[in-house]
Amino acid sequence: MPAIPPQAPRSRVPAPRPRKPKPRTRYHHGDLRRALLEETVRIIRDEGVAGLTLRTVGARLGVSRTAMYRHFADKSALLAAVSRDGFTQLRVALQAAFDGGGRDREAFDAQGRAYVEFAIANPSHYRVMFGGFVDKSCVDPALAAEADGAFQVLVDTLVELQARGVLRQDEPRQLALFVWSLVHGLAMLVIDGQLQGRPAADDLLGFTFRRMWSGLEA
Amino acid sequence: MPAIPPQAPRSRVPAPRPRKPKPRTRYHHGDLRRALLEETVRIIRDEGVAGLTLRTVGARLGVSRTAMYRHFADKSALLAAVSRDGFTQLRVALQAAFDGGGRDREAFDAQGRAYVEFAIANPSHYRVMFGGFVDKSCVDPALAAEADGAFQVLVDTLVELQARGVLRQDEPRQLALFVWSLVHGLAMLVIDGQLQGRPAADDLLGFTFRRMWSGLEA
DNA sequence: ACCTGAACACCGTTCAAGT
DNA sequence: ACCTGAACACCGTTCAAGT
Repeated sequence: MPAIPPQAPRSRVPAPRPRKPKPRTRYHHGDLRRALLEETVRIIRDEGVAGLTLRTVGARLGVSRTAMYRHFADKSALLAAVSRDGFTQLRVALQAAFDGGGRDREAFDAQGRAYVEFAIANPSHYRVMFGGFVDKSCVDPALAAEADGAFQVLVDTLVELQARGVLRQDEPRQLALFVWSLVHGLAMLVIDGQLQGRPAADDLLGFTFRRMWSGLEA
Repeated sequence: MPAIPPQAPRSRVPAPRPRKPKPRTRYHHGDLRRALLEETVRIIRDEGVAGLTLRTVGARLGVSRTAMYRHFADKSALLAAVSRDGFTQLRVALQAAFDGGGRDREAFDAQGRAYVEFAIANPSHYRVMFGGFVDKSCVDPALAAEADGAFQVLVDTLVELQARGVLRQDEPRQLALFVWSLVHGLAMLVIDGQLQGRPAADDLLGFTFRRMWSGLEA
Protein backbone atom coordinates (compact mmCIF):
# COMPACT_ATOMS: atom_id res chain seq x y z
CA MET A 1 0.00 0.00 0.00
CA PRO A 2 2.36 2.75 -1.19
CA ALA A 3 1.70 6.15 0.31
CA ILE A 4 0.98 9.04 -1.98
CA PRO A 5 4.28 10.86 -2.44
CA PRO A 6 4.44 14.40 -1.09
CA GLN A 7 3.64 16.73 -3.91
CA ALA A 8 3.09 20.46 -3.93
CA PRO A 9 -0.18 21.52 -5.53
CA ARG A 10 0.68 22.81 -8.97
CA SER A 11 -0.37 26.24 -10.10
CA ARG A 12 -0.85 26.79 -13.79
CA VAL A 13 1.38 29.83 -13.93
CA PRO A 14 4.30 30.36 -11.54
CA ALA A 15 3.62 34.12 -11.71
CA PRO A 16 6.48 35.42 -9.63
CA ARG A 17 6.51 38.67 -11.58
CA PRO A 18 3.14 39.59 -13.03
CA ARG A 19 4.28 42.89 -14.50
CA LYS A 20 5.51 41.85 -17.94
CA PRO A 21 2.69 40.79 -20.27
CA LYS A 22 3.56 37.13 -20.45
CA PRO A 23 7.07 36.11 -19.47
CA ARG A 24 5.95 32.49 -19.12
CA THR A 25 9.37 30.95 -18.63
CA ARG A 26 9.90 27.84 -20.71
CA TYR A 27 7.88 25.16 -18.94
CA HIS A 28 9.46 22.18 -17.34
CA HIS A 29 13.07 22.98 -17.15
CA GLY A 30 14.11 20.60 -19.85
CA ASP A 31 12.57 17.28 -18.87
CA LEU A 32 8.92 17.35 -19.75
CA ARG A 33 9.24 13.80 -21.00
CA ARG A 34 10.12 12.50 -17.57
CA ALA A 35 7.44 14.65 -15.94
CA LEU A 36 4.83 13.27 -18.34
CA LEU A 37 5.90 9.72 -17.61
CA GLU A 38 5.84 10.16 -13.84
CA GLU A 39 2.48 11.89 -13.88
CA THR A 40 1.05 9.11 -16.04
CA VAL A 41 2.31 6.46 -13.64
CA ARG A 42 0.73 8.38 -10.78
CA ILE A 43 -2.63 8.65 -12.52
CA ILE A 44 -2.60 4.98 -13.44
CA ARG A 45 -1.82 4.03 -9.86
CA ASP A 46 -4.63 6.17 -8.47
CA GLU A 47 -7.31 5.79 -11.14
CA GLY A 48 -6.38 2.75 -13.19
CA VAL A 49 -5.55 2.61 -16.88
CA ALA A 50 -9.13 3.32 -17.87
CA GLY A 51 -8.94 6.60 -15.97
CA LEU A 52 -5.93 7.82 -17.89
CA THR A 53 -6.58 10.82 -20.09
CA LEU A 54 -3.96 12.70 -22.06
CA ARG A 55 -5.84 15.89 -21.32
CA THR A 56 -5.57 15.27 -17.58
CA VAL A 57 -1.87 14.52 -17.78
CA GLY A 58 -1.29 17.84 -19.51
CA ALA A 59 -3.54 19.77 -17.17
CA ARG A 60 -1.89 18.33 -14.04
CA LEU A 61 1.47 19.45 -15.42
CA GLY A 62 0.26 22.91 -16.39
CA VAL A 63 0.94 22.17 -20.00
CA SER A 64 -1.12 22.08 -23.15
CA ARG A 65 -2.76 18.75 -23.84
CA THR A 66 -0.88 18.40 -27.10
CA ALA A 67 2.55 19.09 -25.63
CA MET A 68 2.86 15.37 -25.09
CA TYR A 69 3.17 14.70 -28.79
CA ARG A 70 6.62 16.29 -28.78
CA HIS A 71 7.82 13.40 -26.64
CA PHE A 72 5.56 10.45 -27.44
CA ALA A 73 4.08 9.40 -30.76
CA ASP A 74 0.68 8.72 -29.22
CA LYS A 75 -1.08 7.33 -26.17
CA SER A 76 0.10 3.79 -26.92
CA ALA A 77 3.71 4.98 -27.00
CA LEU A 78 3.21 6.66 -23.63
CA LEU A 79 1.87 3.41 -22.20
CA ALA A 80 4.82 1.55 -23.70
CA ALA A 81 7.11 3.89 -21.79
CA VAL A 82 5.13 3.20 -18.62
CA SER A 83 5.52 -0.50 -19.26
CA ARG A 84 9.25 -0.15 -19.82
CA ASP A 85 9.57 1.78 -16.57
CA GLY A 86 7.73 -1.02 -14.79
CA PHE A 87 10.11 -3.67 -16.12
CA THR A 88 13.05 -1.62 -14.91
CA GLN A 89 11.59 -1.40 -11.41
CA LEU A 90 10.78 -5.10 -11.45
CA ARG A 91 14.28 -6.06 -12.57
CA VAL A 92 15.85 -4.01 -9.80
CA ALA A 93 13.50 -5.48 -7.19
CA LEU A 94 14.18 -9.05 -8.28
CA GLN A 95 17.93 -8.57 -8.27
CA ALA A 96 17.84 -6.86 -4.87
CA ALA A 97 15.75 -9.63 -3.35
CA PHE A 98 18.13 -12.38 -4.47
CA ASP A 99 21.31 -10.50 -3.58
CA GLY A 100 19.95 -9.25 -0.27
CA GLY A 101 18.69 -12.70 0.66
CA GLY A 102 22.07 -14.40 0.34
CA ARG A 103 21.89 -15.79 -3.22
CA ASP A 104 20.76 -19.24 -2.12
CA ARG A 105 17.58 -21.25 -2.22
CA GLU A 106 15.80 -19.12 0.35
CA ALA A 107 16.88 -15.99 -1.51
CA PHE A 108 15.16 -17.42 -4.56
CA ASP A 109 11.91 -17.66 -2.62
CA ALA A 110 12.42 -14.06 -1.56
CA GLN A 111 12.81 -13.16 -5.23
CA GLY A 112 9.53 -14.84 -6.07
CA ARG A 113 7.87 -13.08 -3.19
CA ALA A 114 9.28 -9.76 -4.43
CA TYR A 115 7.75 -10.44 -7.84
CA VAL A 116 4.27 -10.99 -6.47
CA GLU A 117 4.64 -8.09 -4.07
CA PHE A 118 5.53 -5.75 -6.92
CA ALA A 119 2.33 -6.74 -8.71
CA ILE A 120 0.24 -6.30 -5.56
CA ALA A 121 1.79 -2.92 -4.78
CA ASN A 122 1.36 -1.67 -8.36
CA PRO A 123 -1.56 -3.59 -9.84
CA SER A 124 -2.46 -1.10 -12.56
CA HIS A 125 1.14 -0.61 -13.56
CA TYR A 126 1.57 -4.37 -13.68
CA ARG A 127 -1.49 -4.70 -15.88
CA VAL A 128 -0.08 -2.17 -18.34
CA MET A 129 3.03 -4.35 -18.57
CA PHE A 130 1.13 -7.56 -19.30
CA GLY A 131 -2.40 -6.65 -20.26
CA GLY A 132 -1.88 -6.24 -23.97
CA PHE A 133 -2.28 -2.46 -23.87
CA VAL A 134 0.80 -1.61 -25.85
CA ASP A 135 0.22 -1.94 -29.54
CA LYS A 136 2.06 -5.05 -30.73
CA SER A 137 2.46 -3.60 -34.23
CA CYS A 138 4.87 -0.92 -33.01
CA VAL A 139 6.84 -2.70 -30.30
CA ASP A 140 9.29 -0.37 -28.68
CA PRO A 141 12.70 -2.09 -28.91
CA ALA A 142 13.69 -0.39 -25.65
CA LEU A 143 10.64 -1.96 -24.04
CA ALA A 144 11.48 -5.40 -25.37
CA ALA A 145 15.06 -5.01 -24.12
CA GLU A 146 13.90 -4.00 -20.64
CA ALA A 147 11.42 -6.89 -20.44
CA ASP A 148 14.22 -9.22 -21.50
CA GLY A 149 16.43 -7.72 -18.81
CA ALA A 150 13.97 -8.61 -16.08
CA PHE A 151 13.64 -12.12 -17.47
CA GLN A 152 17.42 -12.42 -17.64
CA VAL A 153 17.72 -11.75 -13.91
CA LEU A 154 15.60 -14.84 -13.34
CA VAL A 155 17.65 -16.92 -15.80
CA ASP A 156 20.92 -15.85 -14.17
CA THR A 157 19.52 -16.66 -10.76
CA LEU A 158 18.58 -20.15 -11.88
CA VAL A 159 21.99 -20.74 -13.46
CA GLU A 160 23.62 -19.79 -10.18
CA LEU A 161 21.39 -22.16 -8.25
CA GLN A 162 22.27 -24.91 -10.69
CA ALA A 163 25.96 -24.23 -10.10
CA ARG A 164 25.32 -24.58 -6.37
CA GLY A 165 23.78 -27.95 -7.05
CA VAL A 166 20.38 -27.22 -5.54
CA LEU A 167 18.49 -27.02 -8.84
CA ARG A 168 17.85 -29.52 -11.64
CA GLN A 169 20.13 -29.30 -14.66
CA ASP A 170 17.39 -28.49 -17.16
CA GLU A 171 17.62 -25.82 -19.82
CA PRO A 172 17.70 -22.60 -17.75
CA ARG A 173 15.40 -20.65 -20.06
CA GLN A 174 12.79 -23.38 -19.90
CA LEU A 175 13.08 -23.49 -16.12
CA ALA A 176 12.79 -19.72 -16.05
CA LEU A 177 9.60 -19.79 -18.10
CA PHE A 178 8.15 -22.39 -15.76
CA VAL A 179 8.89 -20.24 -12.73
CA TRP A 180 7.79 -17.05 -14.45
CA SER A 181 4.47 -18.61 -15.45
CA LEU A 182 3.89 -19.64 -11.88
CA VAL A 183 4.56 -16.28 -10.23
CA HIS A 184 2.97 -14.34 -13.07
CA GLY A 185 -0.19 -16.43 -12.88
CA LEU A 186 -0.24 -16.11 -9.11
CA ALA A 187 0.20 -12.35 -9.32
CA MET A 188 -2.55 -11.98 -11.91
CA LEU A 189 -5.02 -14.06 -9.90
CA VAL A 190 -4.29 -12.04 -6.78
CA ILE A 191 -4.66 -8.59 -8.33
CA ASP A 192 -7.72 -9.71 -10.26
CA GLY A 193 -9.40 -10.59 -6.99
CA GLN A 194 -9.92 -14.20 -8.04
CA LEU A 195 -8.72 -15.36 -4.62
CA GLN A 196 -11.69 -13.87 -2.78
CA GLY A 197 -12.63 -16.08 0.14
CA ARG A 198 -9.94 -18.58 -0.77
CA PRO A 199 -6.70 -19.25 1.13
CA ALA A 200 -4.89 -16.01 1.92
CA ALA A 201 -2.29 -14.89 -0.60
CA ASP A 202 0.52 -15.41 1.89
CA ASP A 203 -0.36 -19.01 2.70
CA LEU A 204 -0.80 -19.72 -0.98
CA LEU A 205 2.59 -18.23 -1.75
CA GLY A 206 4.30 -20.50 0.75
CA PHE A 207 2.46 -23.56 -0.50
CA THR A 208 3.25 -22.66 -4.11
CA PHE A 209 6.97 -22.28 -3.50
CA ARG A 210 7.13 -25.60 -1.62
CA ARG A 211 5.39 -27.45 -4.45
CA MET A 212 7.53 -25.67 -7.00
CA TRP A 213 10.76 -26.64 -5.27
CA SER A 214 9.54 -30.17 -4.96
CA GLY A 215 9.43 -30.24 -8.75
CA LEU A 216 12.66 -28.37 -9.32
CA GLU A 217 15.29 -29.52 -6.81
CA ALA A 218 18.28 -31.47 -8.02
CA MET B 1 -6.91 -18.63 -36.70
CA PRO B 2 -10.72 -18.70 -36.73
CA ALA B 3 -12.25 -17.75 -40.06
CA ILE B 4 -14.68 -14.89 -40.25
CA PRO B 5 -18.13 -16.43 -40.09
CA PRO B 6 -20.29 -16.00 -43.18
CA GLN B 7 -22.42 -12.98 -42.66
CA ALA B 8 -24.75 -11.20 -45.03
CA PRO B 9 -24.08 -7.47 -45.31
CA ARG B 10 -26.74 -5.75 -43.26
CA SER B 11 -28.79 -2.91 -44.62
CA ARG B 12 -30.28 -0.51 -42.12
CA VAL B 13 -33.74 -0.79 -43.61
CA PRO B 14 -34.98 -4.03 -45.20
CA ALA B 15 -37.16 -1.99 -47.56
CA PRO B 16 -39.06 -4.80 -49.27
CA ARG B 17 -42.15 -2.62 -49.61
CA PRO B 18 -41.40 1.07 -49.75
CA ARG B 19 -45.03 2.09 -50.10
CA LYS B 20 -46.21 2.25 -46.52
CA PRO B 21 -44.53 5.04 -44.56
CA LYS B 22 -42.54 2.93 -42.14
CA PRO B 23 -43.65 -0.62 -41.40
CA ARG B 24 -40.27 -1.52 -39.81
CA THR B 25 -41.16 -4.90 -38.32
CA ARG B 26 -40.03 -5.27 -34.73
CA TYR B 27 -36.30 -5.91 -34.93
CA HIS B 28 -34.62 -8.99 -33.63
CA HIS B 29 -37.34 -11.43 -33.10
CA GLY B 30 -37.12 -11.42 -29.35
CA ASP B 31 -33.50 -12.01 -28.49
CA LEU B 32 -31.61 -8.82 -29.06
CA ARG B 33 -29.67 -9.48 -25.89
CA ARG B 34 -28.14 -12.63 -27.27
CA ALA B 35 -27.50 -10.99 -30.64
CA LEU B 36 -25.71 -8.10 -28.93
CA LEU B 37 -23.57 -10.48 -26.92
CA GLU B 38 -22.61 -12.60 -29.91
CA GLU B 39 -21.81 -9.57 -32.05
CA THR B 40 -19.66 -8.16 -29.26
CA VAL B 41 -17.72 -11.40 -28.94
CA ARG B 42 -17.19 -11.37 -32.72
CA ILE B 43 -15.90 -7.79 -32.72
CA ILE B 44 -13.59 -8.47 -29.79
CA ARG B 45 -12.19 -11.53 -31.53
CA ASP B 46 -11.55 -9.65 -34.76
CA GLU B 47 -10.53 -6.21 -33.48
CA GLY B 48 -9.59 -6.64 -29.83
CA VAL B 49 -11.25 -5.02 -26.83
CA ALA B 50 -9.88 -1.61 -27.74
CA GLY B 51 -11.73 -1.84 -31.06
CA LEU B 52 -15.08 -2.42 -29.42
CA THR B 53 -17.58 0.38 -29.91
CA LEU B 54 -21.18 0.30 -28.78
CA ARG B 55 -22.08 2.26 -31.89
CA THR B 56 -20.55 -0.42 -34.10
CA VAL B 57 -22.33 -3.21 -32.27
CA GLY B 58 -25.65 -1.47 -32.87
CA ALA B 59 -24.86 -0.65 -36.49
CA ARG B 60 -23.80 -4.21 -37.31
CA LEU B 61 -27.11 -5.42 -35.91
CA GLY B 62 -29.16 -2.81 -37.74
CA VAL B 63 -30.28 -1.33 -34.46
CA SER B 64 -30.00 2.04 -32.81
CA ARG B 65 -26.84 2.52 -30.81
CA THR B 66 -28.83 3.04 -27.64
CA ALA B 67 -30.94 -0.10 -27.99
CA MET B 68 -28.28 -1.91 -25.99
CA TYR B 69 -29.22 -0.08 -22.83
CA ARG B 70 -32.47 -2.04 -22.67
CA HIS B 71 -30.40 -5.17 -22.03
CA PHE B 72 -27.16 -4.03 -20.40
CA ALA B 73 -26.61 -1.28 -17.85
CA ASP B 74 -23.54 0.01 -19.66
CA LYS B 75 -20.45 -1.04 -21.59
CA SER B 76 -18.88 -2.59 -18.51
CA ALA B 77 -21.96 -4.76 -17.99
CA LEU B 78 -21.73 -5.90 -21.59
CA LEU B 79 -18.10 -6.88 -21.07
CA ALA B 80 -19.08 -8.68 -17.88
CA ALA B 81 -21.51 -10.73 -19.94
CA VAL B 82 -18.76 -11.48 -22.44
CA SER B 83 -16.55 -12.57 -19.58
CA ARG B 84 -19.26 -14.80 -18.17
CA ASP B 85 -19.76 -16.39 -21.57
CA GLY B 86 -16.03 -17.07 -21.74
CA PHE B 87 -16.01 -18.83 -18.38
CA THR B 88 -18.87 -21.02 -19.54
CA GLN B 89 -16.98 -22.04 -22.66
CA LEU B 90 -13.84 -22.65 -20.61
CA ARG B 91 -15.66 -24.79 -18.07
CA VAL B 92 -17.18 -26.95 -20.79
CA ALA B 93 -13.81 -27.33 -22.55
CA LEU B 94 -12.01 -28.32 -19.33
CA GLN B 95 -14.65 -30.87 -18.41
CA ALA B 96 -14.69 -32.34 -21.91
CA ALA B 97 -10.91 -32.68 -22.01
CA PHE B 98 -10.76 -34.59 -18.72
CA ASP B 99 -13.76 -36.80 -19.46
CA GLY B 100 -12.72 -37.47 -23.05
CA GLY B 101 -9.16 -38.25 -21.99
CA GLY B 102 -10.11 -41.04 -19.62
CA ARG B 103 -10.17 -39.18 -16.29
CA ASP B 104 -6.62 -40.16 -15.33
CA ARG B 105 -3.28 -38.48 -15.07
CA GLU B 106 -2.88 -38.05 -18.82
CA ALA B 107 -6.40 -36.68 -19.04
CA PHE B 108 -5.35 -34.06 -16.55
CA ASP B 109 -2.55 -32.97 -18.87
CA ALA B 110 -5.11 -32.81 -21.67
CA GLN B 111 -7.22 -30.55 -19.47
CA GLY B 112 -4.28 -28.24 -18.92
CA ARG B 113 -3.59 -28.23 -22.62
CA ALA B 114 -7.24 -27.39 -23.29
CA TYR B 115 -6.95 -24.43 -20.94
CA VAL B 116 -3.97 -22.94 -22.72
CA GLU B 117 -5.49 -23.71 -26.12
CA PHE B 118 -8.66 -21.85 -25.20
CA ALA B 119 -6.59 -18.77 -24.38
CA ILE B 120 -4.58 -19.05 -27.59
CA ALA B 121 -7.69 -19.54 -29.72
CA ASN B 122 -9.52 -16.62 -28.06
CA PRO B 123 -6.86 -14.24 -26.78
CA SER B 124 -9.00 -11.12 -26.66
CA HIS B 125 -11.89 -12.94 -25.06
CA TYR B 126 -9.49 -14.41 -22.52
CA ARG B 127 -8.12 -10.97 -21.73
CA VAL B 128 -11.61 -9.66 -21.06
CA MET B 129 -12.02 -12.47 -18.54
CA PHE B 130 -8.80 -11.71 -16.65
CA GLY B 131 -7.60 -8.27 -17.70
CA GLY B 132 -9.45 -6.25 -15.11
CA PHE B 133 -11.91 -4.78 -17.61
CA VAL B 134 -15.04 -5.53 -15.71
CA ASP B 135 -15.69 -2.98 -13.04
CA LYS B 136 -14.95 -4.58 -9.68
CA SER B 137 -17.38 -2.27 -7.93
CA CYS B 138 -20.39 -3.84 -9.62
CA VAL B 139 -19.40 -7.49 -9.87
CA ASP B 140 -22.05 -9.47 -11.64
CA PRO B 141 -22.98 -12.35 -9.29
CA ALA B 142 -23.72 -14.50 -12.34
CA LEU B 143 -20.21 -13.82 -13.57
CA ALA B 144 -18.69 -14.74 -10.22
CA ALA B 145 -20.72 -17.95 -10.19
CA GLU B 146 -19.60 -18.92 -13.66
CA ALA B 147 -15.93 -18.21 -12.87
CA ASP B 148 -16.33 -20.33 -9.76
CA GLY B 149 -17.85 -23.08 -11.87
CA ALA B 150 -14.80 -23.26 -14.09
CA PHE B 151 -12.54 -23.32 -11.04
CA GLN B 152 -14.68 -26.04 -9.49
CA VAL B 153 -14.10 -28.32 -12.47
CA LEU B 154 -10.41 -28.15 -11.69
CA VAL B 155 -10.97 -28.79 -7.98
CA ASP B 156 -13.20 -31.80 -8.72
CA THR B 157 -10.64 -33.15 -11.13
CA LEU B 158 -7.92 -32.93 -8.50
CA VAL B 159 -10.10 -34.61 -5.86
CA GLU B 160 -10.70 -37.48 -8.24
CA LEU B 161 -6.96 -37.82 -8.93
CA GLN B 162 -6.35 -37.87 -5.19
CA ALA B 163 -8.89 -40.66 -4.81
CA ARG B 164 -7.01 -42.61 -7.48
CA GLY B 165 -3.84 -42.16 -5.44
CA VAL B 166 -1.82 -40.41 -8.10
CA LEU B 167 -1.90 -36.98 -6.47
CA ARG B 168 -0.65 -35.61 -3.15
CA GLN B 169 -3.21 -35.32 -0.36
CA ASP B 170 -2.95 -31.56 0.02
CA GLU B 171 -5.90 -29.23 0.37
CA PRO B 172 -7.58 -29.51 -3.05
CA ARG B 173 -8.31 -25.79 -3.36
CA GLN B 174 -4.72 -24.91 -2.68
CA LEU B 175 -3.57 -27.48 -5.21
CA ALA B 176 -6.07 -26.08 -7.68
CA LEU B 177 -4.76 -22.55 -7.22
CA PHE B 178 -1.22 -23.79 -7.79
CA VAL B 179 -2.21 -25.45 -11.05
CA TRP B 180 -4.42 -22.58 -12.12
CA SER B 181 -1.60 -20.09 -11.55
CA LEU B 182 0.68 -22.19 -13.68
CA VAL B 183 -1.60 -22.59 -16.70
CA HIS B 184 -2.96 -19.07 -16.36
CA GLY B 185 0.54 -17.60 -16.28
CA LEU B 186 1.58 -19.76 -19.21
CA ALA B 187 -1.46 -18.72 -21.20
CA MET B 188 -0.91 -15.03 -20.49
CA LEU B 189 2.76 -15.16 -21.47
CA VAL B 190 1.90 -16.93 -24.71
CA ILE B 191 -0.88 -14.58 -25.81
CA ASP B 192 1.16 -11.56 -24.76
CA GLY B 193 3.90 -12.64 -27.13
CA GLN B 194 6.49 -12.83 -24.34
CA LEU B 195 7.71 -16.16 -25.67
CA GLN B 196 9.08 -14.66 -28.89
CA GLY B 197 12.20 -16.51 -29.93
CA ARG B 198 12.07 -18.69 -26.87
CA PRO B 199 11.21 -22.40 -26.76
CA ALA B 200 8.05 -23.13 -28.71
CA ALA B 201 4.83 -23.09 -26.73
CA ASP B 202 4.29 -26.81 -27.28
CA ASP B 203 7.69 -27.85 -25.93
CA LEU B 204 7.24 -25.53 -23.00
CA LEU B 205 3.83 -27.01 -22.24
CA GLY B 206 5.26 -30.52 -22.07
CA PHE B 207 8.16 -29.43 -19.89
CA THR B 208 5.84 -27.49 -17.61
CA PHE B 209 3.49 -30.43 -17.05
CA ARG B 210 6.41 -32.76 -16.31
CA ARG B 211 7.86 -30.37 -13.71
CA MET B 212 4.41 -29.77 -12.29
CA TRP B 213 3.72 -33.47 -11.85
CA SER B 214 7.11 -33.95 -10.30
CA GLY B 215 5.96 -31.55 -7.58
CA LEU B 216 2.45 -32.94 -7.24
CA GLU B 217 2.52 -36.71 -7.48
CA ALA B 218 1.70 -38.76 -4.43
C1' DA C 1 12.87 22.90 -30.81
C1' DC C 2 9.00 23.33 -28.18
C1' DC C 3 4.46 24.58 -27.25
C1' DT C 4 -0.34 26.57 -28.10
C1' DG C 5 -5.33 26.72 -29.28
C1' DA C 6 -8.77 25.77 -32.42
C1' DA C 7 -10.74 22.16 -34.95
C1' DC C 8 -12.00 17.29 -36.36
C1' DA C 9 -13.87 12.95 -35.98
C1' DC C 10 -14.97 10.17 -32.74
C1' DC C 11 -16.90 8.04 -28.14
C1' DG C 12 -20.42 6.43 -24.03
C1' DT C 13 -24.52 7.88 -22.02
C1' DT C 14 -28.97 10.44 -21.14
C1' DC C 15 -33.51 11.51 -22.22
C1' DA C 16 -37.83 12.98 -24.17
C1' DA C 17 -40.49 10.94 -27.53
C1' DG C 18 -42.59 7.51 -30.35
C1' DT C 19 -45.11 2.73 -31.00
C1' DA D 1 -41.71 -3.12 -23.27
C1' DC D 2 -38.76 -1.80 -26.65
C1' DC D 3 -36.61 1.31 -29.60
C1' DT D 4 -35.36 5.94 -31.78
C1' DG D 5 -32.84 10.34 -32.63
C1' DA D 6 -31.10 14.40 -30.91
C1' DA D 7 -28.15 16.16 -27.53
C1' DC D 8 -24.34 16.33 -23.95
C1' DA D 9 -19.94 15.99 -22.18
C1' DC D 10 -16.23 13.86 -23.18
C1' DC D 11 -11.97 11.75 -25.83
C1' DG D 12 -7.29 11.25 -28.97
C1' DT D 13 -5.16 13.43 -32.67
C1' DT D 14 -4.01 16.91 -36.36
C1' DC D 15 -2.38 21.21 -37.73
C1' DA D 16 -1.44 26.00 -38.69
C1' DA D 17 0.56 29.30 -35.92
C1' DG D 18 3.43 31.41 -32.52
C1' DT D 19 8.18 32.00 -29.99
